[in-house]
Amino acid sequence: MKPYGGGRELSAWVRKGPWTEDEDEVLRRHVMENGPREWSSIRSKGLLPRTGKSCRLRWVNKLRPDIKKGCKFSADEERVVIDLQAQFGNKWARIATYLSGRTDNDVKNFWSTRQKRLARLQRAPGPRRRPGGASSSRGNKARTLLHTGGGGSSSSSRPAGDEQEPHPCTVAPLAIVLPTHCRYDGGAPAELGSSSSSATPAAAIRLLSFCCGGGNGAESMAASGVDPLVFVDPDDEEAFCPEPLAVVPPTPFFGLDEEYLHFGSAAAKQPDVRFDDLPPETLDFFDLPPSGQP
DNA sequence: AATACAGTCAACCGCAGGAGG
DNA sequence: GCCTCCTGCGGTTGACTGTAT
Repeated sequence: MKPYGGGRELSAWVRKGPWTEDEDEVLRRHVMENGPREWSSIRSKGLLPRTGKSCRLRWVNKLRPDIKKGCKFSADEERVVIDLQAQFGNKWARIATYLSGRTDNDVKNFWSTRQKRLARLQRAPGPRRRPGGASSSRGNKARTLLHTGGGGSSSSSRPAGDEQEPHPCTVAPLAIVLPTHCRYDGGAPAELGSSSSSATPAAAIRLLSFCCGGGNGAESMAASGVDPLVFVDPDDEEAFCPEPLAVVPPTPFFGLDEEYLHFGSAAAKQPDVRFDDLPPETLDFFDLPPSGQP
């Protein structure tokens, strides 16, 4: 291991960079014995050549047992973040308290990624997004959404093995209706099965799932094999959501306090979803203006 | 196949606030 | 009241990986 930060006297030496399994184990043991505190004593006792800050960060962001691992932000988690960010500003730690299993770092990373994406979309559609009209990548994107259990950020760096594991999240249905001018122009992802092949593109309904950390009732949905992302044929009376315009808040809603529950119910009373409220992923299904075309 | 781009994640840094002496 | 130490938070960066060209 190459020590960062140069070589001073031993007592001052602080290791930086990625944590090793051994270090994690030492840290876990410290927390088991002392609780999640006295971070600086870890170094002063010579347990680890890490700063207290580093130890705390490692515990909070990675080692805490209640953290969701390998689970993308679901569509609803995204919405919660977006709503709460509008309400609280960049108070990531506070926002994270509304999303069990998520850390402030998670929220922060999600938000910055989203901002980057939106900024790019505003700048220019870009040839990569629409390589000559209907992109064959749409199907891939949808499949990615399906696999990652929600409309959240598209997956990229997730190890392949994660998809095989039981989804750590719990799910409950959330209906979001895309505006009529949006378009789903691809064949249904293979996972969606043949039933969705006749879906009317302009009115494609996405039933997005969301992850409810620590929830209980929704867990059974996941266990019962409910698809986290389903395209529904509006002509199909059985599948079509009777009141599709409502963005239905789950109950309980990530253990939200009264304040947010009120906020959530207020949002539910507004049937029209603001464009900006939609997960950025949704933009993949929009027809982009022709101005960007050569 | 090579390359560029985009997304995700982990970790660092600086700053602010609170507690204790 | 001041100082120091510790903890927590927010911003930022870099490595890594997946995808599109």
